[in-house]
Amino acid sequence: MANIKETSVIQENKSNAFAACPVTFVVERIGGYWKPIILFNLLTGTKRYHELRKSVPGITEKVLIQQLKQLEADHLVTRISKPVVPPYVTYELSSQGKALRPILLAMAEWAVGHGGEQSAQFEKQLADFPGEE
Amino acid sequence: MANIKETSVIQENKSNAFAACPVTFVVERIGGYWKPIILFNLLTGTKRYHELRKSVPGITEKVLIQQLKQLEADHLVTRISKPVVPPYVTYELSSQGKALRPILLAMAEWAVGHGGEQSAQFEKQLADFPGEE
DNA sequence: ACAAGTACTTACCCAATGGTATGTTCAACT
DNA sequence: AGTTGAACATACCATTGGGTAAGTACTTGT
Repeated sequence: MANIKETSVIQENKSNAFAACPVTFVVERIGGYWKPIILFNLLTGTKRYHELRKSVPGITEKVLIQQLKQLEADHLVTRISKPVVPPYVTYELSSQGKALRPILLAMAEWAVGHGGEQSAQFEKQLADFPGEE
Repeated sequence: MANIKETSVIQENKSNAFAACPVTFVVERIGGYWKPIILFNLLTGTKRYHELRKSVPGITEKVLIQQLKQLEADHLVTRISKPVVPPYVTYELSSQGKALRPILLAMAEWAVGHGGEQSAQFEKQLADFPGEE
């Protein structure tokens, strides 16, 4: 988990919700704006840092690294670093991470059905939805 | 959507990501800590305000109302108010909201498989997963 | 010497979400 | 008159998420 003040009321309230609900268990791990799209992009397979940065429009380096660290801490993503210079680092979904695919797929399916004017675009992406069937 | 400063850089960065990804389209609507658990609780059917408040441990009134307003604005939740006193208000999933069930179910399934010591508890809740099959 | 490539880190500040306390409305009840 | 019930609203503050700018490390190339 991220570095959060553990004694804050906000965290306590969230802990109460957390204990009760499988949905919240997942949201604690993949929630927020950027994690789902990062995970989605990693469904296509291993990516180097700069590949990932390019495939997630609008994300800053700081936030990308931050999110990747959190995903790694939760064992959803595996970071592999070669001992070379320039640095050579790749990120890939762990087995736990890959198991998230049905969630992301369900999301994409919902987007196709309810995306309004973007549905056609989403439908194309659904046809080529990355990762194993 | 919530009342957000529309010209901020944060929003602009998120807009860039938004245009590209069905997953992000969904996260824009059900993202954050509290929305998924609220939606999950509404899967069981129509609920009055105080019922909802009780079924989401740790949420403050302010946040609950705020989140419900956002969910209503995105047409995922329907709020029905009777013209009586004391006030009598119910919330239920719209058809769009009900269509989110597979996402929440996929989450619960993932939690069962990866919830560690809580998996047994989650499995019980999965067996009784609310809403239509 | 300087620039480039790669993958980060840190400091400071702003944006967004969430918490606490107080208040509103109106009818019914004590 | 004061209290209760139900569903909120508002003001102000706290916490968390995100952005910008500058920097780090080390090798290689110009």
